[in-house]
Amino acid sequence: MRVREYLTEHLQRLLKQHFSLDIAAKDLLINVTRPEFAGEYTLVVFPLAGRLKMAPPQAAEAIGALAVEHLRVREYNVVKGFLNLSLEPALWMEFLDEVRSSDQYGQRASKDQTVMVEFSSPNTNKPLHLGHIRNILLGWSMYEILSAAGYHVIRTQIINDRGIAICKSMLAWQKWGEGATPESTGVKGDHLVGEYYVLFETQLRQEYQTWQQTTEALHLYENQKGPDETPDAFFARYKNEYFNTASTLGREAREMLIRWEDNDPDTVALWKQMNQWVYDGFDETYARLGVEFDSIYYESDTYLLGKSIVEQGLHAGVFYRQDDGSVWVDLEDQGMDQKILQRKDGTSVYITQDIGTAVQRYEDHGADRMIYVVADEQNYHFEVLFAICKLLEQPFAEGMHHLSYGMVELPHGKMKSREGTVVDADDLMDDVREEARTIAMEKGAINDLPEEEREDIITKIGMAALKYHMIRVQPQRRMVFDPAESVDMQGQTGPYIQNAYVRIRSILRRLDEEKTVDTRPYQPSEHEMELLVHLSEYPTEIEKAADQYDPSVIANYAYKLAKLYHKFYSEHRVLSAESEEARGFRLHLSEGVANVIAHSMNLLGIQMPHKM
RNA sequence: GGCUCCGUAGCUCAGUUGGAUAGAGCAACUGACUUCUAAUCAGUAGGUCGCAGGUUCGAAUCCUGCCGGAGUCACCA
Repeated sequence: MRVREYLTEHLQRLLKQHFSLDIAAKDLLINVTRPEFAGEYTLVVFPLAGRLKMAPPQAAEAIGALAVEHLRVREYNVVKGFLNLSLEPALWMEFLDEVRSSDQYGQRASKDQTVMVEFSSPNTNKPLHLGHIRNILLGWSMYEILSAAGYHVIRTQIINDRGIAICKSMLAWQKWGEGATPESTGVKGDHLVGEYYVLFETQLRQEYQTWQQTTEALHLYENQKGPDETPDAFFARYKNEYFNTASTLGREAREMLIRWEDNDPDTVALWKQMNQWVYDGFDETYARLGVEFDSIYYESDTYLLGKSIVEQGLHAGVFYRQDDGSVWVDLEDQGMDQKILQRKDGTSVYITQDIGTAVQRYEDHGADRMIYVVADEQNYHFEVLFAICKLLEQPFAEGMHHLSYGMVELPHGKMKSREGTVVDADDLMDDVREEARTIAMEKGAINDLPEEEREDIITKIGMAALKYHMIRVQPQRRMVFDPAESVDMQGQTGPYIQNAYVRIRSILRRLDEEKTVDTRPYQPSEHEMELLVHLSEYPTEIEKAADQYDPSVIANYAYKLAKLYHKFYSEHRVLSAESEEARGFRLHLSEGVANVIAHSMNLLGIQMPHKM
């Protein structure tokens, strides 16, 4: 029983039969009735009044009378152009029975469509950080939400395992690592590799500073400085240039990259080993975050994929070759720029690899849609990518979507791994777990449990706090994260929602199995009704979250559900209700709420504890 | 400068395919645990929805212009 669908469908039929009015379902504006008015659902009649050739109140009256006569509507009232409908209690009982007896309420029928979601997509030269956490949580919950909405979803990532960055870590390890391994040092593999990346940058900075004192550097400054440019400003600007020209470390790193591209056995072996350390570390972090993938693409496998596409595009005349041999696409008539696709030496660039990877994925999985969870700094890149795929008339081009999200920043500004100002994913998870532990110990409710169970609960609470904090904000908003202020555990938070679930579990634990649950009709109070109506909205919210690619829809829905339950809990007794009917109804209502809380939070990757 | 995103209470955010008196949390203050878990609930206080016009029965929501912030406009990824 989907209450909203029942109303939509039957009101449509009513309008057609009695007024010969054809209204599409999406044009029938049905809202949840505001608490200050009687009724559960409200039909907004203003848009219909004109077509009915009646004033809005008269039209609402007419429809309301028909609804009471022909539909499962108990009564109605009209306020201006708003028609408030109260549905029959029996209909609500049917709904409640469904939602409390299944933990899959909200799951939509299969749409027979495959969607690929790409997320995480890390570099292999450093561990995952706060930014990845936002990315991963968004990607994961989109996977869950789209699955719930009836799609077949494939989770994937592209691992950026090649290029100059990983060579920096490799070179530093070779020069100064003295054979250190994760085993010998006890350092998690991705962290170990990250340490050498940072070490490289530190050494490079020193080398650069020493070089700035040389006469060669001073000459450069004198010759190339801008008007009024200080040496500091000039050398800050010149840094990349230095790395690519005068720097010894830069030259060594580039040489290593060349050896790698030439398949030099030693270099490849080192590369494989260090990457493996990183992957082992990532796997641990992914496991803690509760995520996994169905397919993984490695840039080292796909970076050459663009070649044949470039050929295709040249043949089709949508690309062109410049005199120096480089290949370009002109997107100026679409408001974009000219974009290089292949260097004059024949090597492919980032966007070409992305086209290649997309084609490969379509061949592998035949997905109708591909969703890229990538930060908003790459908005333009994806616009261009999608435009090119359309020009190439790729079958998947229309189904591509960039789930763009705002970067996570620290109070002082952006995180910079080179400068060591990143919030590490593992550290952050440790911190929130400790915070959860401190609070749990203070409250004392789980102190008597066996250690294993207690740790499990503490982890669930900490992760809920962290995940909810990250997901509750709409993706496109950028967010500031202050590591000094621990993640909240009170108010609109993950633990608050878990607490509502725990309260229900506690009631159900105390339920006397011998005693029957009364199912006779019961007229719910206003608050009980509000809770019931909100429960019934769950499938609609899933569809909304899926359509808008926005998990925060679910986060806000779950919060409101928990809030309504907490309020209900404080105003009503369940086990010792004033009547058997009330007791039965409230037990079922509580079960329904527990089911939907657990289901909706699971869509966000958040687990429910039974006690806290 | 072009394009994209953001601007709602002191802070963090909901609410936008145009609907009823713009809602939460945090922080502050006041109450409520012998009663199913107080990580809770109730209350007080806090708003020119960035600014100015326009569209209409109705605008935080749509349009135009402006102001402020972020990103991007690499033969980096």
